[in-house]
Amino acid sequence: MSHQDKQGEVLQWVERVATFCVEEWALPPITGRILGLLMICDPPEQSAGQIADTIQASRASLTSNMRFLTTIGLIRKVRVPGDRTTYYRIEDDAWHKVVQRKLDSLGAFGDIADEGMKLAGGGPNTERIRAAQRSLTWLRDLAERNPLKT
Amino acid sequence: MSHQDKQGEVLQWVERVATFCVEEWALPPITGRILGLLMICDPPEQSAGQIADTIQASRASLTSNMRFLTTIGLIRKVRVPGDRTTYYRIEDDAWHKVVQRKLDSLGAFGDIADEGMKLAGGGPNTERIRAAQRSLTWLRDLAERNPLKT
DNA sequence: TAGCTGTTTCAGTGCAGACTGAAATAACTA
DNA sequence: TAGTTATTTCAGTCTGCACTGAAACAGCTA
Repeated sequence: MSHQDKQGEVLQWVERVATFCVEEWALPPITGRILGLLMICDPPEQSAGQIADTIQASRASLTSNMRFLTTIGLIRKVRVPGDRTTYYRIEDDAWHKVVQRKLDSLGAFGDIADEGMKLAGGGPNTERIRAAQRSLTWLRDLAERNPLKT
Repeated sequence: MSHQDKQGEVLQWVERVATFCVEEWALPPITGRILGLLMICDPPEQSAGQIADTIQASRASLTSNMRFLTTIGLIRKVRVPGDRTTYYRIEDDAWHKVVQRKLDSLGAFGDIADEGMKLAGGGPNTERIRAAQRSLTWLRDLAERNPLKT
């Protein structure tokens, strides 16, 4: 297989990851492509310019996306002495962080549910809210009791 | 407390639920408001018109949103003989379905990861993909082994 | 049948926000 | 210091899509 073909397949895979990110995590397409590429690229460290060229996005877009991804802790900057280029690599626990963050937000619904039950008077009429709370906190509690071994 | 105040507090609560839906599940605002209202309203069955008036949305918007929510199985139509109005109520397991669906999609990432590891050659360079797969399937497997008792 | 009331369709509006190009800026070399 | 290359900023564009109003439609009553 030629290098071109290989690159094409990788890009196709990156696109699948991006689609997953867009549909399941509501991330912008380019953000998803960056994450996908950083998961499979060799070497794992890539500059904004390299990424921009590979996924066909503008450097300006890369700048804002890299800042965003760095801020939420999914990627990390890697600087090399004697090189003005900033490289980025995906954090080893990036996806774990994503999942964990989602779980935390599920738990946050518990407070809303409590308020709702107070408002509704606590009778059988609050069963709908109770059911929601059970479903949403079930996972969070389960995850808390069974942390992922690293 | 007056009826007006009560209604205001309920609407405020509905808005909190809606915000949660928008931020965590990427649903449109009105869709979130509908779900919030259907969780706390009395009686649990409401017509599209009633909902539209309560949350200040157009009936046209209600039509499309109700169809969407019915299609994905979060609400159900309730028809009463001798009444041309269609009523809707939230399914008891609505939120459980939402959570379950999200878990299934996490598992779907497993296939993408497998392909990625093949593409990357299976060496130590696939560790990033492996880590992602572990994090994403961890929850799904956990949930499968510990179903929510109803 | 006509009349009333609730629902659906559809063409169009408005807006948020992702994305870009070009200019400004910063970082390194010689 | 000037020269070169990478990055960042910013104003603006563009696109998708939630949402609406008005008209068409459907269901019930008398």
